[in-house]
Amino acid sequence: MDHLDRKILAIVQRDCASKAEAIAETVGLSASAVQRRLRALRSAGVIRAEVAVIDPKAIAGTMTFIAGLEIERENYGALQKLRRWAEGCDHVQQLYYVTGGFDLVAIILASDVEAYDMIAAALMRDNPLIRRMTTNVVLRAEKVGLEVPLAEE
Amino acid sequence: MDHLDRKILAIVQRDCASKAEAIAETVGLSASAVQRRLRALRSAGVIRAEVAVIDPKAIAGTMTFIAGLEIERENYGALQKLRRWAEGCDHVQQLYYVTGGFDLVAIILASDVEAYDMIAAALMRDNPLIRRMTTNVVLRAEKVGLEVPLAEE
DNA sequence: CCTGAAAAGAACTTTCT
DNA sequence: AGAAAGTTCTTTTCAGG
Repeated sequence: MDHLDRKILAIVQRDCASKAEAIAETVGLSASAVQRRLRALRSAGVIRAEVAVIDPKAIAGTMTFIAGLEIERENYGALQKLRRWAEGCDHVQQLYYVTGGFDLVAIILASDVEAYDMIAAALMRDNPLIRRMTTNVVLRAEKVGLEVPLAEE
Repeated sequence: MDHLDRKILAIVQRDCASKAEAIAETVGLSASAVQRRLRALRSAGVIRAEVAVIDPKAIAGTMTFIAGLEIERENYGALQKLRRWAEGCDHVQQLYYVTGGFDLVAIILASDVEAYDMIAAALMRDNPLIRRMTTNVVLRAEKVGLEVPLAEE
C-alpha cells in the first residue's frame, strides 16, 4: 500500500469500469502494473467489492428512512442477532453501532411509508431489545456514496 | 425495464465485475443481450456508476460519524449552498435532507475525532444556517451498502 | 424491436527481460 | 516494473423471430 495504490484506489472507487491503460496514464505506470496492483488490492481485501450503483428513482417506489435505535442495555448477544437480522433484510441498507444520542442508526429503504412501518414493526418484534425507534424520512438524498477520503501523497 | 433487467441489476449491484456470460447463464439470455441491456441501463442512468468499495479498515485512520443537523429555517438557498459544500468535501460521504427530529443527516468520515471536529467546525462556519449538530460516533459498521432491494418477478 | 451467433476489436493475463 | 505474446472478454455485425 503505497502512494500509487492510493491513487489507483481513488480512481476505481469512483469508477471501477476504468480501463487499466487510462489509470496507468494518470498514475504514471504501465497498464500491466496497474492490473497487478488491482489484483493484489482485491485479494488483500482492500477492495471489498465492485458494485453497480443503481439510481433509486429508477426503481418504482423507493423511499429512504433513517432510524435511530435505542436498546435496553448493551446486550451483545442480542446485538449480534440484530446484526444478522439486518444482514438478511435487503431493506436494511446500512446499520451502524454508535455512541451518542442513539445506540444504533439504520438506513432503510422501502417502497412507501406503509412498507416501512411493516419492516420497522418486524424489526421491533424480532428484536425485543430495541426500546425506542426514532425515524427520519428522507425527502431528498443530497449526496450518497461510500467513497473513502484518500489523502493524496 | 422488465424482469430481466431487474435480474441483471440484482447481480451487478452486488458484483459488477461479473462476466456477461455468467450473468447470461443465470438470467437465461445470451451474453450479447446482457451487454446490450447493461449498456442501455447505463446510458439511461439506471446504473449511476460502477464503483469499487474500499474497506475503511485498510485505510489508516477512518472513523465514521453520523451527524444530525438542525437548521435555522428551511432556507432553500442556503440549503443548496450546503449541498454544494458537501459535494466538494470528500469527508462527507452521505447527506440526507429529512423530516423528523432533524432537518439533515450526514455521514462523515474522518481519521480521528480531532479531524472530525475540524470538519464539523468548518461545516458550521461556512453554513451559518446550521443551528445545532448532534453527533453519533460509529463504533462499528454492522452493515454498509447501497443496494436497492429489487422485488423479484 | 430484440434476440442469438459469429467475426472483429479491445482488454486482461501471462511470461520474459 | 515494462513489453510482447497469448488468452479472454466485449463490441460489432448480421441473420432470424
